[in-house]
Amino acid sequence: MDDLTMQVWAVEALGALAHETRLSVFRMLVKAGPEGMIAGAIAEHQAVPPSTMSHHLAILERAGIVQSERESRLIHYRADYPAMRRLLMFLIQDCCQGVPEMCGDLIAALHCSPSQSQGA
Amino acid sequence: MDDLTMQVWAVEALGALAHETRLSVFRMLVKAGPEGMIAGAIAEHQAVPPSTMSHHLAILERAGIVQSERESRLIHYRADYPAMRRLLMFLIQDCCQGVPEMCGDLIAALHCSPSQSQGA
DNA sequence: TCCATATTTCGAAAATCATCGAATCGATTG
DNA sequence: CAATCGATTCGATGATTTTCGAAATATGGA
Repeated sequence: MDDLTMQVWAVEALGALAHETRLSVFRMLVKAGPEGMIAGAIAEHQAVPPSTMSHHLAILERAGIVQSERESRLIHYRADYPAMRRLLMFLIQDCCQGVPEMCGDLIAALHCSPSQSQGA
Repeated sequence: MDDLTMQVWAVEALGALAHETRLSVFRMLVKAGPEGMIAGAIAEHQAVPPSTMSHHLAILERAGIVQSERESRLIHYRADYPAMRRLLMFLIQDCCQGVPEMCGDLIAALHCSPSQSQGA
């Protein structure tokens, strides 16, 4: 994946997180762990109408930082940890290109685990 | 700074970066180092009209991730490294709250340098 | 003072985003 | 099959963002 493609994705991912409700939802999903949460529960916790929340969840999913899976009538949403790490990697590498003495050890740290695929 | 205030700021910072031109500008400023770049040069490099770029730079500055300083007729813009680290900190701590085994060592890594103030 | 330069602010048009009720879809149950 | 439940899609409205030329501001020099 070349730099430009990566940046285009980063813009979309950042945009998905750049919203009060959506950032709250993402944080909640991270805390919820691999189990994730059911759409209705997410909407209720955030006190947002289901249709509005569905819209926000779609944005997060399109940006590739959350995933959904249907289980009978319920739909589970969960944070995509590897994607989040890719985003952090992009931002940090970016940062360190110019100022390696500032956060140089972060790059190694982000390679901490080999779970590039969904580590559920 | 409590969590809610931090999140409100994070939303603004993420929103500032969630734009093709602005993310490019920020990356360019990071690479440019503490010297930063002059407004006109930024606009020219990105092939964007000065007034449009001025608007984007204002958004980045309001979000607190770039700083400006006037030097006679020129205005220097530079990336605010500590602010960027704070944003990364927020995102990573967020992430690790739920999944410490994924990127637990990142928190220590981000504390790598004590330059909480402007390290120009 | 008058002019040139660097940049910002203003203002208006176009585009995108956010919200949420109503209608629809998918799955389960009687 | 009809009813119900959980969730999404549609559609319309209002709000915000993006864009950029024209005008304004600030600085330095002749």
